[in-house]
Amino acid sequence: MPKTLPSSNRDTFNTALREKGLRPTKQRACVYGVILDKRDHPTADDIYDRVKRHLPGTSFATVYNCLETLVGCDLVRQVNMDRSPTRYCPNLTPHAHFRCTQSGKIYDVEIDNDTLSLMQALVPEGFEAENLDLSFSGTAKSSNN
Amino acid sequence: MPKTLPSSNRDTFNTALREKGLRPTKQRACVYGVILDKRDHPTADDIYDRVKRHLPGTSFATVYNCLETLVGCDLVRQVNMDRSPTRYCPNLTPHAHFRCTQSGKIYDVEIDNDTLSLMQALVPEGFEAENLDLSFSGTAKSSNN
DNA sequence: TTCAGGAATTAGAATAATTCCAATTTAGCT
DNA sequence: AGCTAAATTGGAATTATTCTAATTCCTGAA
Repeated sequence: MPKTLPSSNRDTFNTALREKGLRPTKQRACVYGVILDKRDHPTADDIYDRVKRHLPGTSFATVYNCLETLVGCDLVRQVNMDRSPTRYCPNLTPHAHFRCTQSGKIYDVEIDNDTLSLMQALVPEGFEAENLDLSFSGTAKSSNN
Repeated sequence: MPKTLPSSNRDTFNTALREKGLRPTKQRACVYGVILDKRDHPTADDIYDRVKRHLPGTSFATVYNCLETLVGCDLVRQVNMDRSPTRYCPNLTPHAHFRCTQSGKIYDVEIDNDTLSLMQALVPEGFEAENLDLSFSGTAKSSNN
């Protein structure tokens, strides 16, 4: 049984894809769906497992293809921390990431506008930043889990 | 002919290793040397090529081992941007990185103390950050090359 | 409604960076 | 000099990801 996207997300999804002339396929919807469902910064591997429960025939290549498409349509963000596998995140607001080195969990950290502006101001004359990534690693008290 | 480290760096190097009970071998000195020599954020691959010119017998595994050791002794920093190969940097002051998506070059970007404090203050109660990474990507005007 | 053509998906092979492993060499102590 | 642990070596293994060629699926024109 293919996964159904909540209608508000479905609209966003359909619109974002159609704007780029891409097809809103069931695989793409499903990948997007599982990322929205459990916002735990899953890896492509995690996503593959979850998608298979809804669409058993899905291949790894398709998961990667879909993820690339969704990132290209600004529906999800890639999160890279050190050399660990890429993770995916449906939170599109400006935010940083904190990774607990003990549990491996990743937490979103809000960035206020003042700090964001100051960070952007670090970029020297003659450089045009399209992207900013801020990440922390350390330990999270167990009460945060 | 093994590479000779400038004496000021050689002291830092010897001290840092000895403090951890590690041996200041010629391979480690050479890896450190080539990173100090050309501060262009080389990859392990680049470093391997450069080290081979001084110590032809050196293996890839050794380069990786040495790099891990040097990072562990706080002599060099790892720079990870997106999924591209890890790069190494002898600049130990707090700084961010800017990657030009056109040339692939990486530039150091100074972080002033005020901005640094504000970024550190983003980390919520109950989280202890040991590490902070800030990176930008975008385009650099050719005059910066 | 059918069919053509491009888009998307598939399975599996290929790649690239990095790590592991077992054997050998080396450095620092006695 | 000789012992022992540490470091290095070459090559195999691993892991995440990308590529490829074949198949299937949509969509829109007839």
